[in-house]
Amino acid sequence: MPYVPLNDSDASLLVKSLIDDGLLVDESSAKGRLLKASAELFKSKGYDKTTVRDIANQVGIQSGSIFHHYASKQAILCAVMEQAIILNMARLRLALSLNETLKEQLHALILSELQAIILDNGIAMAVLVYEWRSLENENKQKILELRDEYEQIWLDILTQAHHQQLINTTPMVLRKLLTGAISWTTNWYKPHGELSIDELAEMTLALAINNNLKN
Amino acid sequence: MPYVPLNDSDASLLVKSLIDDGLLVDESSAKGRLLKASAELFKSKGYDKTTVRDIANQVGIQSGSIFHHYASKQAILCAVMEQAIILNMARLRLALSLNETLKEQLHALILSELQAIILDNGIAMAVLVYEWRSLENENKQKILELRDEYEQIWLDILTQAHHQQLINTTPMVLRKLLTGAISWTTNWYKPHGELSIDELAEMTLALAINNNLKN
Amino acid sequence: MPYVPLNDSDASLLVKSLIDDGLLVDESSAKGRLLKASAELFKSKGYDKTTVRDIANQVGIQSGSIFHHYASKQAILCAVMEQAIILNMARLRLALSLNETLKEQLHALILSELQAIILDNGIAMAVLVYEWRSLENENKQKILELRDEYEQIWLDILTQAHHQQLINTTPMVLRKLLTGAISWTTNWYKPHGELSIDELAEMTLALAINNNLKN
Amino acid sequence: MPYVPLNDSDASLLVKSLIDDGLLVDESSAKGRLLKASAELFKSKGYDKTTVRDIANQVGIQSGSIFHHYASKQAILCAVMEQAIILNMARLRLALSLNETLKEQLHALILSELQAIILDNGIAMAVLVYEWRSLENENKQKILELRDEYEQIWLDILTQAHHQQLINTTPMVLRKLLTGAISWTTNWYKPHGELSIDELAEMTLALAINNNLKN
DNA sequence: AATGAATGAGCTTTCATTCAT
DNA sequence: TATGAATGAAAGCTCATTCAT
Repeated sequence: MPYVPLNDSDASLLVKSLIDDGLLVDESSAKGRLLKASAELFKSKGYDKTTVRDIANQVGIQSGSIFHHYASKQAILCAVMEQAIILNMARLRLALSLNETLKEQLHALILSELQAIILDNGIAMAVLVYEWRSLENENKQKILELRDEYEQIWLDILTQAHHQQLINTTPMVLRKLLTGAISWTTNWYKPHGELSIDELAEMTLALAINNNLKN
Repeated sequence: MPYVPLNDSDASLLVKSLIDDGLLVDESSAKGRLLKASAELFKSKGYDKTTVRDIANQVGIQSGSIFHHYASKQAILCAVMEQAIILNMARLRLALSLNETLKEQLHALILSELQAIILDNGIAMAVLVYEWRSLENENKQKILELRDEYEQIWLDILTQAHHQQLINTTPMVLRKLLTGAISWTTNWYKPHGELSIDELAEMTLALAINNNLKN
Repeated sequence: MPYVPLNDSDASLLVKSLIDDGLLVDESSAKGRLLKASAELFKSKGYDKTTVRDIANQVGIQSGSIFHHYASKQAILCAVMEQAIILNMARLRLALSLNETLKEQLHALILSELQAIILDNGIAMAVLVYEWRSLENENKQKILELRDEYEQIWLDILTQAHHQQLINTTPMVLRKLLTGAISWTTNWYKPHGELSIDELAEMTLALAINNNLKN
Repeated sequence: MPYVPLNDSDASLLVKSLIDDGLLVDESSAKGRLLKASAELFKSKGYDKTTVRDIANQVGIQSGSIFHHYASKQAILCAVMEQAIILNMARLRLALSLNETLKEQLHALILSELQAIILDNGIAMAVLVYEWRSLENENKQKILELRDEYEQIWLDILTQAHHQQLINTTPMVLRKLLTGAISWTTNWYKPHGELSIDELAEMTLALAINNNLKN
């Protein structure tokens, strides 16, 4: 049974439904453009080195206007992270639903997360990973809860895979190692080079699973 | 042939010889204490959020005095990174020299890097990984050269391992995936918990190598 | 001859006639509610610390809408002060007209001003006293003229009282001392405590008049 | 027994001893000049309208340098008030000690407070009176304690005066009325006009005491 | 080397005011 | 009239860096 990928039209429909439910901000709205610009700057320069004026410039508004949409720079960071988790959690769940065997589901998780980190709309995911430290307490708590929910999806699949001896490593440890390996791609992987994201996903999957078995 | 670890007295001798060669700053010197304090603060709060006054407080001097040792805050970051690479490159080479088979040498690389990230004297290594973005151009170039030298050690071993079919993944890609997996441990691994660093190294090794073979 | 106080129905009729003459803004009109809310906020937080949004919130409109009623925040302050003087000048004159002897007239002035400072509809009076400094030039001039007119009422009575040796202090100086003593009550006097406003007025009167005489 | 005033050399010695005890900041020190400039600006423009840059300009330093001396603008206000109370409490006590009869002691209190409000080094006292609202909670508490101690000196004398029928008004109420009358002088009294501070003090005393009696 | 007062550019945030709808 | 997004000047404050001592 081959791996069934998430196609573009499914992904696009998913985004629309999340926007309709008020869970996701529309990228074409004022808030959406602000979040996108912020995510890009946070990723490229870092949260601390990104000034509110930088963001305003990028969006094409005055710095004071930013506070019409978000109460503080910190609130923008928080919103960027929240949006990233919400979108990617939904993508993860949809991708899982399209595949039946555990191996293909694991494949789906790895590919989805790689896409989330690497592709354009996934810049926010990189911010989530590398600006964790910049979150202040209350916001950290809020994002942590969403993140735990996200991680649980991974752990469920990995735990089943461990029971079926598809993987040999403790699920928790494997997840951590994969988190590092996958998120680090943001620092080296170039989307239009020799290696496709699909190939990268397969290589990563090959590391994770127990290749003594005939799967 | 079992893996031969680096023992404490070897490591200690190595540090002494590096200090004698003027490559490493003595931790007990003024500069050394300054670097250690800076590395700790850079790791826990981030480079941007660490103020020169924070560092001065930690060392027990006045903020103005710092600039008698280093020309700028950026120069401190650069020195921290440089020291981290120099020390760990030497540790890597020493660890490699104690082991003969490729599998054990790969084991040595993984364990060494994990120790560098996790153990006390390795705080600087985490800074190296996560504050890369904070380096300004000239300094980035300088550290990049050292880093390439460091990476070459890994690539040499991985390339040989690939030829021997000890690993299946492209050496370059495997190295990147391992870099991410190993450096991410700084965010979750607790040294005195249930999982020892040795066990973690073995788990990581198990992912890397081609376990179809009987090694 | 006992002191004749201003009763509520007289006061209420006075307000109505001032509104009819276009001198006073009706409290139930949009402008009136805006002025009342502003006066309360200016008194409790101070002019500078009161934002236009605070006022808008209190009135239940949007901040932009305020500028359809008044050209600027400063204009609101000015209007509050103007209304305060106009109302209290009228009250002063009415109270004076109800009493014949100088002593009772002085009593009337003191009680009226205390009421103006302490009672609910007199919040604006406190603003007049303590936000004088916040008035800009042109507005200050305008309010100053009204104020001089108000002060003249006091000075007339005090001058006559001085001629009759009812008071010993120079009228100008006594007026200043009384202004301070009376306006300061806004900072300590609690309307529903042990001391009634009437008693406070009598105590104040007792200080002012020459108690060597049998009045 | 005539009233014994505080002469300049006594006052000057008092200041010196307070500085030596670390209770008062020397006016010629950097902090002292900063406090003096701040007090003047706070009085003339109000706390809110005085910017940190205004203060810096007045002192002749850069705005950032202010925070080398005080942690915040609020801390400056607090220090100004604290210094005002400390100095004037000491002056009050010294002035009391120079006089024996209650009437002269009351005279001493009134004159001292008038001087504190009117004379050059007393600008801070006016700030204390009129910027109370600008103090934030913790600071307000701190200043309140000092202020209570100051007020107690007045209440002790007034209570004794009441027992001796030197005054007829409840001590608490009389004190409040006098506080208002005296502090308001800052808004009208010009030191070099026709009325001397001594005369003003005598007039104020005349209002306070029961002139039915032969004192 | 060390101090610590001073610098000054730059930060996030506030807020009276404007204006297209 | 009313809205509310946008403005833009100015606020309080931070902090790496300098420098006379």
